[in-house]
Amino acid sequence: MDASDLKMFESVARLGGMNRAAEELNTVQSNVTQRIKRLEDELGTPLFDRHSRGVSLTAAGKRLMPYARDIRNILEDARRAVTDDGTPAGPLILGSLETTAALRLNQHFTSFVSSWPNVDFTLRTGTTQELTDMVLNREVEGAFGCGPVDHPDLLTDPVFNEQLVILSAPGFKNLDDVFARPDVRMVVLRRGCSYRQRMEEVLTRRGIVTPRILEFGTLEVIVSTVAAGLGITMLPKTLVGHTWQSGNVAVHTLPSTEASVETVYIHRRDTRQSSAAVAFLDMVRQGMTAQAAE
Amino acid sequence: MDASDLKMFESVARLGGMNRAAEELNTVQSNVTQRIKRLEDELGTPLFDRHSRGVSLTAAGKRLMPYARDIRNILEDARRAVTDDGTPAGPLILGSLETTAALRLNQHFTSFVSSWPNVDFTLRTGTTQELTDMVLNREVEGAFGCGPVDHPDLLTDPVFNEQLVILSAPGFKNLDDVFARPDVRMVVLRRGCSYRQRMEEVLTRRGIVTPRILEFGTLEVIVSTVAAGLGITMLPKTLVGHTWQSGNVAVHTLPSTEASVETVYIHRRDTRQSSAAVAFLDMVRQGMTAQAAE
DNA sequence: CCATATCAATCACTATAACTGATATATTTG
DNA sequence: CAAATATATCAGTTATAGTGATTGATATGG
Repeated sequence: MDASDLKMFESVARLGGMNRAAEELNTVQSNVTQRIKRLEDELGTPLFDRHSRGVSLTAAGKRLMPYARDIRNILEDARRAVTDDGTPAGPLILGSLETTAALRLNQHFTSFVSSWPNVDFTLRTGTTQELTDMVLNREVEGAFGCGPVDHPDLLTDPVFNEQLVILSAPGFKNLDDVFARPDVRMVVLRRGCSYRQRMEEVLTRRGIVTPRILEFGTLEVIVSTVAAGLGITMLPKTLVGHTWQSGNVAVHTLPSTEASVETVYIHRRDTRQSSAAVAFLDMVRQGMTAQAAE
Repeated sequence: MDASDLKMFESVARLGGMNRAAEELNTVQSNVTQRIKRLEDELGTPLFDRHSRGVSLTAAGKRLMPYARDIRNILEDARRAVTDDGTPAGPLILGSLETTAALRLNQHFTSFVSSWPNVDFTLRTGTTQELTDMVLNREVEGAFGCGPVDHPDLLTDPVFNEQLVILSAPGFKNLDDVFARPDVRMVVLRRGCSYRQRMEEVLTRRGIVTPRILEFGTLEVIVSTVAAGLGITMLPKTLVGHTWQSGNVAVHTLPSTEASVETVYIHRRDTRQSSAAVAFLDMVRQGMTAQAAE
């Protein structure tokens, strides 16, 4: 039983036929048939039921399937680990919440890419659930999502721990005043923004359901919209303090239970992170502490 | 890069030389040299530094090493999983604390072996630390140890949760009377008994240090020794209640914080348990609930 | 300092295994 | 019943792995 045997086995199982597998593997059907047969002989048990429209896995074949996938993945990881000499290089595919990318990561993209010109950086975005699935399916090496994430195959490392505050037009003295307005609108960065859900929870808890939503592409526009009294928004405290003077908008703190949101780096437990990923994480973390120290 | 390549690689790395590896692998040196070279070419980086006394791993080789081991282990597991059709058969190698084996498991050995004549059962004993290492090194498939065990590669399933009690000669009315005797001796099943350590803690907490120890091979002897007033012992409550009448010895309960000890089944997170192991665990657990129901 | 031992690299050769292409056989589909 | 689509088998070819002898380099011990 060898890795190439398992590769062939996996192909046959996935495609449900030896002809199709042969085509995928750029070989001929007789070769596939023979090697599967040899594998079955070696293991002492049939792996496929043959029928006129192809083959299907036997119970033994089903048991072998996850191992075939594991072997393939590990060989891939091994090749990557050997090639990776500590200098970030090659493809780096990460995932992120769109909000996190826009608010936290974007400032690092250019410097990262220029620091490590041999890295091909790709960022995919989605909800935390989608990101989690991407990590599990190895579509991305890791992802920045909203914690906590609980899955036996995943590990999460905290990256940002943000205190959220509500912004409103300057006229409002406290949260009660803000929520007193019957036609309060939510101003959010993106429809799928993770803060939006959190904000809805906050509003719901105060008896305000499904408020109308305004969506803008940049923070500046959001803040100026809020300043103009067209709605309220919820943003990390640290972003607010530095970027805009508090004169334009009123900042309302929330109870700590509602205010805290943790951004975590999600990655597979069984996969070593590439140098490129480590370097990017370091850069992001360093940016955070630098910002916090200001 | 194939499993056989990695097998050869691992052999060379472990033995520190291609000649030695060739001998181990029942082939010739030139073959090993050529295949290592081919592997290095394929990966685009040297894996070994050659010197006059053999070879040593380069940084890239060191990175490959754990993957080579993983591949070997997974192939082994895969073969076992495919062969294992759900009926317990083949080798079953478990570990256990000696005390647990003697007090809890022994009653199941004969019935298990007669129920599943195709299983070759092996039991190895040691301390929880030793058992944990055995599981990590794959010397045993799983082990019954003293919880909690915390290791990222291991999982633990609770099996027994026992309340420990102290046994003394019938004359003593309570624990204070027992500990009032200056020459109190500990009677234990084995020197390495896990309960011994617990008992020492209990005694230490009451100002009694390094008591003298009496060691006997069977419970019956221990209890009769205690009954004769030669010392005290600490045993699971459930064992005491049924096996001996309370007339012979005095049973002293401990505060719940000290009294509880949990036996867990320790196994690798990344390895599927064999049908034989599952069957044995089931039998042990069933025995427990049956006993608890009495 | 030299004989010897140990080690990896190279190379021509052999043995083995993997692969190919043609053919056989079985089953479904129109 | 013919056509399409499967897998199985087999003889022949190709590619790969393994062998044995040789070379050159480096230590070790007298």
